[in-house]
Amino acid sequence: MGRKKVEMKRIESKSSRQVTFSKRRGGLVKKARDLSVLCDVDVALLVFSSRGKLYQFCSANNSMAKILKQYHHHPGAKGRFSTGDCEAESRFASFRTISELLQITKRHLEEPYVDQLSVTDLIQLEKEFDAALMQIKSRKTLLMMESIMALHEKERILQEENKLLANQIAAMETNGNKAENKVVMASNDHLGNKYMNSHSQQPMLHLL
Amino acid sequence: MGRKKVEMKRIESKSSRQVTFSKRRGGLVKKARDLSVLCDVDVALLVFSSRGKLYQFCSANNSMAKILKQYHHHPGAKGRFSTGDCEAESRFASFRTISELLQITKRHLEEPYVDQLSVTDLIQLEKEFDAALMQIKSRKTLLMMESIMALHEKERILQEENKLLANQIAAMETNGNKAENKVVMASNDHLGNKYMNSHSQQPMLHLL
DNA sequence: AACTATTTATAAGA
DNA sequence: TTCTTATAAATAGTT
Repeated sequence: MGRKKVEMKRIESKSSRQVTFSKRRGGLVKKARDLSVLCDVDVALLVFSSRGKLYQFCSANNSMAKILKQYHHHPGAKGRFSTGDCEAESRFASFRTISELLQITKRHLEEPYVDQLSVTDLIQLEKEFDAALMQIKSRKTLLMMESIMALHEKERILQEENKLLANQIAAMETNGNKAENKVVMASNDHLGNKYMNSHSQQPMLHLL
Repeated sequence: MGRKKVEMKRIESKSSRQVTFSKRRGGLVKKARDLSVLCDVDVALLVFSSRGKLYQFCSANNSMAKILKQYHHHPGAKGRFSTGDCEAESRFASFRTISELLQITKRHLEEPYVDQLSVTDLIQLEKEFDAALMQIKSRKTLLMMESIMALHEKERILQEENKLLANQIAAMETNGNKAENKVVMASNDHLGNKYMNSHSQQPMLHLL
């Protein structure tokens, strides 16, 4: 919708890209608003410019927080957590159990007589599903905790390495200055300390 | 942009409203995609139909979770484009809600007549607790995901620093060799290389 | 930022 | 629902 048809790929010229960003961003927000008004639905729109500036829109009756909450609670909204590839994870004992759980679930859902089950049957079924859900949640949390701890450890190791390298540099500088090979590691700590300070906070302690 | 100009208000006829919803939703998603491609920016779009069905779009390179995390971490997540009041940042909103949940829970547990509640009362109570539990779990997962992503970023930064330091050492060695001081620490590259190799895998990709 | 020539989106009709 | 088409809207390039 302009003088020329545009190719659908990143605009190379920075200035044109910015002009187009501004124009189309406005258009997009307008269309989002139109949709929410005309059709009386909730719409949330987030746009981050390449420099990290945030532009957002959300429909009048529902705040952004509410819409995002609705998203987080929507079944299937977190579909990309474990889509398909359960391979390469033999190091966890519970894997086999979860596999079994999937079997059980499938069997239950295929049950053609589900409508004719008695209350007693359903009580038993509920118990089984509760137990399965318990295991799934517990395993999810376990995996996430393991990731977090592994990452903390990795962070620690990297920081140590950083410090080591910094010390080495300092030592080499000293050598260069003194023209003798006296290795002096005194007071190079400022480097290491700097890194310790800027990266060693534990932002999710409240989780652990 | 049709046969007639449309008034910007809720379409009264249910069927036209649905047809328009379908058409405009598609158009909006297309425009969101166009913007993200042409201008190389992150875009997230959520639309909830009046019956609660979710339609979403997010730009190719960044998952919905990442964009929402970016939103949560944005300093002033208030929108100039919001027609409603997106006043409270959703983090705070969540806290407040969880705080409220704790109040509700406490109130319920202190209930001295809990034994005398009717089945109807208990059904309602169960629903409320289920909803509360849902919010808590959802928030727990969100926070853990955010932690993991933050740690990944931190790791990346540390690795960059490491590489930089290693390069610096290499440069200093070269200088040292060319000048007079034969540096004792020849072939320290194994340090940098070893660490790059041993720490750059992404062991929890299956979580993201 | 304003201005058009065009393209694109879509409202109504089939 | 899907397609067709007349028309409104958006916007690319220009000033």
